[in-house]
Formats: sequence, C-alpha cells, structure tokens
Amino acid sequence: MNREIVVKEIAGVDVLQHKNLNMPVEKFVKTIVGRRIISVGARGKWLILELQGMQFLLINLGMGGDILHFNPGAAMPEAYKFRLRFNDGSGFTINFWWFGYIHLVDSEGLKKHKMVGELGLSLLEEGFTLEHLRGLLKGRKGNVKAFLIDQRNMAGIGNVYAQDILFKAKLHPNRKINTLTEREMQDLHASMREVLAKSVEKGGLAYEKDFYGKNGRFAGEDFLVGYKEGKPCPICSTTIKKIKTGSTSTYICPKCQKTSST
Amino acid sequence: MNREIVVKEIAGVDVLQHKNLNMPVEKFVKTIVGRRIISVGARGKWLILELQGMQFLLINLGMGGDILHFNPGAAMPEAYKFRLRFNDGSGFTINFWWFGYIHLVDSEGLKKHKMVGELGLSLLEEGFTLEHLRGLLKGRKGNVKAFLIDQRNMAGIGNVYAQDILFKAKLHPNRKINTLTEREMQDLHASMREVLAKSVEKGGLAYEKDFYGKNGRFAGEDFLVGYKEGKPCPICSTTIKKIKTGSTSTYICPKCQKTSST
DNA sequence: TAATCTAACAACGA
DNA sequence: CTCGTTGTTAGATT
Repeated sequence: MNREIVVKEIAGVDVLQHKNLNMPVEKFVKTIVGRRIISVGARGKWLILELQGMQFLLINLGMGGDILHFNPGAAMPEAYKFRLRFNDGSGFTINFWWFGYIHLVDSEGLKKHKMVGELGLSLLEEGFTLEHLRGLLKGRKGNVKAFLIDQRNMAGIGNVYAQDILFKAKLHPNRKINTLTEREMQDLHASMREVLAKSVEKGGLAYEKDFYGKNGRFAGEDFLVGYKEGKPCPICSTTIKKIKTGSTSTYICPKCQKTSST
Repeated sequence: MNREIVVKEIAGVDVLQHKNLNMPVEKFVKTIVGRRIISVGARGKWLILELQGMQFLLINLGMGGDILHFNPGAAMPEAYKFRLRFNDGSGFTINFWWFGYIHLVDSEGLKKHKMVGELGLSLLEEGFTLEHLRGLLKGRKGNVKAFLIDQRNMAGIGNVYAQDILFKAKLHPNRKINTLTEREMQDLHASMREVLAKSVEKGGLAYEKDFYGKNGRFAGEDFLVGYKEGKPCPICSTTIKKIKTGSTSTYICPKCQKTSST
C-alpha cells in the first residue's frame, strides 16, 4: 500500500455502512477529501493511514474482510462497504465479512483512541524481547490464552495464531500465568515469533487477500493443531480436541498441553 | 455532629493507620490543621465535613466502626485509628472494625472522587421518586440485589438493609431487573424507603454507635428475614434460608421470594 | 471460523 | 458490615 497510494490525494469516498465510522458521514467526508496520504503503517490488527494535517485513518477488519486496490478505469471489486478514490482515478475498497472499524482521528484522538491507543507492542517489533514478555507476565494470574489474545498486552495475536503458539510452547490455554516456569516463558516467546513470522513469510492466511486480491498461502496444512479436531497430534498422535476457553474455542492436544505445571 | 463541631478550629490530628488516607500523613496534617469546620453532611455511607477554604474531609466506615465525640479533659474512647482535636480541647476519634477511608479533597477532587463523586441519589432524598427509580431500572438486565447495593445507582443500601427491602417487595435477590412488573417496582420503591426510614427513626442499627457512644435501637427483632436463618417467615412460616448471591449472602423466604416472574 | 465492546459477575485484598 | 482491582463470561454488533 505504501508503494501504491502514498502521496496521492483523496478525491472522494463512498460510505455504504455509516456504523463503521466514528462520526457522521458528512463530517467524515468533509474532513478527508482533499488530503494526501503521508504514510501507511500497521499496529497489530490495525492499519493506520496518516493523512496531511495530522489526521489518521484507522482501519480494522474485525472478523475478517479485505482492502482491495483498483486502477483507473479498471473493474471495481464486487462487494464493499467503503470506497476511496484518488484524484488519478485509482483507489481502494474495503469490505467486511461482518463488521469493522474505519475511524478518523487527529493526533490527540489517536493517543486517546479506545482500541489503537491502548495497543501493546507488536509481536515482531525489535523491542519485543524475552525480557519484555517476562515483564508483561509478571504479577499476573489469569489464563495464558486470554493474555495472549488481549491486544492491550501485545498486538497481533488472534484466535487463529493462538492455537499453534500454545501448542508449540506445550501450554494449555487455561494454564495460569503465575505458574509458568522460566523455560516455558522462553518457549512461549519463541513460539509467538515463529508462528507469526511463518504467516508473514507465506503472505498471510489463505482466506485473506492482499491489496491486489491475491490470497495468502498460510493454510490448513501449515497448522499444527488449529482447526484439526479429531486429527492426530503431529508429535504424539493423540486425538486433537476442541475445547471452550472463555468466549473463544481452542484446539489442543490433551497430552502435550496439560493444565498443571510442567 | 453539626451542633457539636461546626465552627470549631482543628488544632491537631493523630493518624494511626496511614492507609486510611489518600495522601501522605504529613501533607494531610499540614492541610487540615488550623481550618474550621463549616458544615457536616452525609451522602449514602459517606460523611462529608466541609472545611474552610474549600477542603472536604470524606469519611467512610467500611465494614463498620464508630466516630465518637470527646469533651475537653474527658476520657478518650479506648480504641481508635484516627483522632482529631479542636482548639477548645474537644474532638472526636474514628475507629474502623476493619478498613475505612478518611480522604481529604478540594472541591475539584470532590467531583472527581472515585466513590463519592459517582454516588447515586440518596434513598431518602426528595428526588428519589418512583419515576426516578423506574428510570434507573430501565434497560438494565442484572440481578435486583446487585443493583440495590451498588452505590452508583443509589446511595444508602448496604447488605443489612437489602435483606428486608427484598423481602417486603417479595423479590428474590437474583430476580432479573428486566422482568420486573410495574407493581413490583412500586413495591420495591416503597420498601426501600420504609426500611431505611425505620432504621433512621430507631437511631440506626443496634451494633452502631452515634456520636455520643449511644447504640441504635434497630435490632434483630425489627428484622423480618435478615440474619434469621432457620427461623419461620413472618408471613407464611416457611423456614428462612441463607443463600449466596454474588459475593454477598442473602436471607430469604423461599416461598415468598421466588426467582421467576410474579 | 474471525474481533471487539459492554455489562454483569466472581475472587481477592486492604 | 465495604470497596477497588483484576479477571472471567455472556451477549451484542453491521
């Protein structure tokens, strides 16, 4: 996206679902049109477009969706909830499988933003060292999985990635944080980065599309236990089970991932 | 207290438990000494002493305790965590059975105070009409009892009073708010005010002392079902049971107070 | 299947 | 007999 849309000037936007926005449609349109894109960045599951005049467009695809580029005169993607056109005729659409966020904020609003403002460090950033993770875990008492997918602790782990991160670290999702050994924290840290790096390397999940509509290649065969209910564990061949953990589900190997310590 | 301490000037304070305060002891002492008491008021379970220069002393006895007056030269109460002396030699002590708050704030701090600032209307105030209660209940879905004892909704109902309020209104503590009929809301409103008014009339609970050390007269024989486990219901003679409701206990008549609607 | 908010609820500690 | 904090859960959302 950086290559494709930076510097371009916004000519117009179409909002098909006003509830995606954090303000009335008119105000949104008035504020955004005429500004140029300064930079494109990401924090966890949020995409951040910096606009001229210290305005920021924050996008989160929620349960899933796509952001697709279109060239001047070329065919538009069929389905979308939001469309943005630049003054050269190119642009992009955003579609949500269910719901998502398209929020416009100034720099003050960015700091105070309920979700983006409270994000933890992204997993693959330099600063996300073992020491940093140790510091986050210190003094906590909840379940490991709830901790991992809470974006305020660290940004980037969703339910899909949590599956194999836990399996690789041999941790039960409901393992209590304050019972983790030093060795287990090391394994957890390594697993987190390995699983995410692998997905990035493969261009994301297979059901996700990139800016040009190309699907990722991180697919079912790359998962170790995630979504493999009834299949054998790749390590010990025990049958993989699906369990309820809080409001999400987790696929585990009941033998490799026990709740009790070590 | 209004009669006894208003206008007097604070000569000194002794803080025996610094955790009761919201600031370091020295700062507290320095701010408070030399000021006069302007007025004494109450909001729910909080006592509010207004001092000269827009300072406020907020006192909450927590699980219980007493505030006792002493005359110049007279014997002090034996046990206390806090003592305040006026320049005429009189004063008062505060004792907590377990834990309590003695917070000093300015008018800005009063508005922003975590507990006092968010208190709902006091039960016996003029404005606490049936319409007001109806408005508070509107759109809620939780249990009636949790609602009643949450001081942000209305100030003044503790676990003791909640017992008979619910019994008189024939409501089970876990009755869902959104299933209450108009009639039940009327009964609830009346019961709340009756139970509180009765206690005020009797000078408070029997295990509580007033400013002069005199105990209240609202005692066990005035309770209808509260703390009467195993005794017969005064209406239908069914045996009163003690049940767990959230983090508190409630004494109910299983026949008069059913969970289901009407 | 996926992500997040909110309200309600529970356990713990001061 | 009280309260804040933290964590957990169910329900809701487009």
